[in-house]
Amino acid sequence: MSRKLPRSFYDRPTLTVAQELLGQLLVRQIDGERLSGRIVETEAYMGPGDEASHARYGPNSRAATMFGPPGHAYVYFTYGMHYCFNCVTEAEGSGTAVLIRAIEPLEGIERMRHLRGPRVAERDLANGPAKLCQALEIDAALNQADLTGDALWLETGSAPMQIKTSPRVGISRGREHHYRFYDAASVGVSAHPKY
DNA sequence: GCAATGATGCACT
DNA sequence: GTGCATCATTGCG
Repeated sequence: MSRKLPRSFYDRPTLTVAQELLGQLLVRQIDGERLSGRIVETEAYMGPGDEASHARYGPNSRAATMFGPPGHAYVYFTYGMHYCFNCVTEAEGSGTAVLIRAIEPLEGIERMRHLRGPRVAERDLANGPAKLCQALEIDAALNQADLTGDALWLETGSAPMQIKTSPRVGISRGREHHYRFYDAASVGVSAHPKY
């Protein structure tokens, strides 16, 4: 039986998808081995009208993937050395996506540690958007990858204990929107707000 | 525990 | 030239 989330999961309002992604499993298959983790933190990016989104300048840029069909990966490169992973949402042309900010490692932990470094504590393997990309070997080659394919996908997990919201992390514009969602019961969230 | 800072590539005001 | 949807390390307490 397949627990893989279908494309219809992503073809819904972005804020809905962002919340329902909490507790689901992010799965990466490398050489037949499963690496997976439970999603505990997401952020919604709401399209061309969102001042904090790469989509704010339209589809003529690295953000083009976000304007494609839902259920695909948007992987971008930033700060000269890091990748971050998003799920494209809503209808083609909407320019919307959900950033996966943190997971709790479940399967393939030894391989993740090899990818991240020998001295990294388990809870620090993937508790940040660039960390989880490194732990799951997600890079530019997976940009536009089909999330219903066999390299990278999501599966039904368990409901989060306690959903909280906050402003998004690491942005300077659009702070008034609380588009970050996280499971407050998890130790794996990347940044604890000070409110 | 915390704050400050350097690393490093690329798209764009 | 500037500013990133970031992280590891350092220095201090």
